[in-house]
Amino acid sequence: MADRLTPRAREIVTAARDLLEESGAAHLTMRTLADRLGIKAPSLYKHFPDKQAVEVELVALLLTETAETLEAAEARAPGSLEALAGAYRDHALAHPHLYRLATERPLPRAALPAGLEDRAALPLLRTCADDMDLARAVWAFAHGMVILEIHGRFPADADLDAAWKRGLAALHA
Amino acid sequence: MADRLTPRAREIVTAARDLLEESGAAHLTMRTLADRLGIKAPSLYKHFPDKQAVEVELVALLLTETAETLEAAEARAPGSLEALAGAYRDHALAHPHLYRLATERPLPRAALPAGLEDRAALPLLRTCADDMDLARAVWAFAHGMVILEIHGRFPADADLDAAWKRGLAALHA
DNA sequence: ACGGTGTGGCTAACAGTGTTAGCCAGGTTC
DNA sequence: GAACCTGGCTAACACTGTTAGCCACACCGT
Repeated sequence: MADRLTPRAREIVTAARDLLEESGAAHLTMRTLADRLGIKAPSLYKHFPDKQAVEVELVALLLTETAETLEAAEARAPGSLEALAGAYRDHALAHPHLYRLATERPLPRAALPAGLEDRAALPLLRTCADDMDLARAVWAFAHGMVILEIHGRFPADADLDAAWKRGLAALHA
Repeated sequence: MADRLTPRAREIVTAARDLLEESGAAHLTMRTLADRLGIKAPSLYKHFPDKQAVEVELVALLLTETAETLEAAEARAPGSLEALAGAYRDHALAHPHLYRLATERPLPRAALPAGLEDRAALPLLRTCADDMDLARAVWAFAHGMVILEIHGRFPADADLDAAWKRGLAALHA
């Protein structure tokens, strides 16, 4: 992650992330991004081949932070699925636009740092005692809860804490 | 649903659905849609105020079909969460582009036929014996499994049937 | 000191997007 | 027959990602 990008490229990714989190994916355009950096849109292509390449770096950012978040939660409360799930939920809801961008498309695996995807999955896998099927079910549940909440699909008065508890308790047993 | 739309508007929605399922959301543009109908893009605005209004009808379409699918599954095997989940999964995976379009944005509730959202939720709620928290957990799990599979987030060799079984068994108990 | 080269900006332009304004032919209705 | 609605059309606008080509500056080797 250190020398994946030139310093200037990293500045661009940072600006892209700020823009995304402030205004959503629809407002993240090459021109607004360039504006924020005080340059013109075509200049961005001196640092990235296309817009997708910038987005890939944002995906890598979310994946990295998710890994760090889960590792920290696991260190704090080893073996606790609830702690893991809570950390995942909190981080996702704190960065909904970034979470959507990283999640609502096929993973650009070829362009991602090697091992990053696995690293993000490891804490959950460990907490599930290497039961792959269980880990996938928990992952699907957590992602489903988060993304449905982000999109406001649950009724406004729904008790989502209760739904999380219910699901985790069932999957935990 | 009958007189929600003029006959011509319904033709347009049908063409939009075909286009979407064949080529994905990126290729569903006002111009390609008009092309398929043998007219020019601006003429579409005689029938819909904007592109979003067409998309709302596609969302309504998926919601209606989901309701029908779940109702049929429930009639075939009353009380079976597995049957319900299987029907949901099959329908979603048979129409991935439509499922994504209907799912990866806030629900346009105000523009949807009254009661449609509730109708689609009822079979699951009944099968969960009106346990709202459980129903929401199951919904999140099912949506998570489907959308992660659509986006190819699981490893290619993952045994998703097993993950579905594992999750449903846990939530069923 | 000087010429070459690479870095990172720029302007102008293109194709494609949703969308609006304004025109016009044809059928319906008083 | 006159008015009017329906549903097409062309031309155009603002915005998108992206390319081509130009140019200023810093660095580097002789």
